[in-house]
Amino acid sequence: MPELPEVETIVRHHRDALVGRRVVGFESYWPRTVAPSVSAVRAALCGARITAVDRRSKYIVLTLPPARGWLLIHLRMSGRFEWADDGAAPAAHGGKPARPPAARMRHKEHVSPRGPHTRAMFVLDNGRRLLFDDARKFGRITLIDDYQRFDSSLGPEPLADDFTVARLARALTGRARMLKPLLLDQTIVAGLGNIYTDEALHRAGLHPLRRADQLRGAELERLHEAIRAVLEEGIRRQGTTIDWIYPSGQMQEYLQAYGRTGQPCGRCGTAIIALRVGQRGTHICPRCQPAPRRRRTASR
DNA sequence: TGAATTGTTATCGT
DNA sequence: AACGATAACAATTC
Repeated sequence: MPELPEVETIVRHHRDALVGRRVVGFESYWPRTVAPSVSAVRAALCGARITAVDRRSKYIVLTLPPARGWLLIHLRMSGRFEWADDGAAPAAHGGKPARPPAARMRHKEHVSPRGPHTRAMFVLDNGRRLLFDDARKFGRITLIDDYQRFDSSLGPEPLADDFTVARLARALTGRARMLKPLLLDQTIVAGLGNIYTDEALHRAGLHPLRRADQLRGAELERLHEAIRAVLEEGIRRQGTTIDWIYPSGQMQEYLQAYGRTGQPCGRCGTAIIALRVGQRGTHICPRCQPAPRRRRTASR
């Protein structure tokens, strides 16, 4: 499940191979992946040079020449990029040392460039073909013509300089929501998903059921620091590998809370417990993250 | 068979 | 009316 660190890793990994290249073809093998339509995306892409590859929240953003727009790629659950012509090694991300090319590239296997889960293909002017694979078909490739509108629909980038304690405090004031769903809300802070939200709350020593507007100053500072720290570590470790989907990250070895039910908390040794918060699986240390004093009770 | 996963959207309640 | 909570939904795997 790519969150900010995974998407950032992918963007960094693919940027140099894409920026400056001209797109000469675009195909989709599952048109619902593509919006507003395959033909519209193809028309915008073909002949256009990719001028930038960036990340905003969990979106990969391809910047096209003026009037061509921007292509947003959201990986959702299982989306991934893969080069069709890179030899068969699917894990193209930085983690593992590359195999000696000769072993794999003897002669290009004479197989279809796409696999069973390939939903789209970008053809570049140097002949390389970038595949968008997505087993669960949740991913989206969306062409937009108004970047401002997209950008303003999202909260601040947590690793940007303008994400300050004051800005976080402002976003939380007057919010009676529980911390966890609030942090998952991309309009509050952009880029956190289930894993890094649990990690940030654990690091900050805050219970996911705490009301957002009832944090003390010191707690706000801890939350701010924790969000940035866990995301930075995630990027440093090139993301989290949970299953076959995202194969190169190392962060799963360093998670403190997410998925560690029953294992000892790294800070105090208490067993991590699982609970459900807002329909999401949630993992906490019951000692480091004390439950709120008074349970919020729905008035009736 | 049900649970889990993300983010958007719709809907209902306060 | 604004906000919050909830469910449905897209599809697949275990």
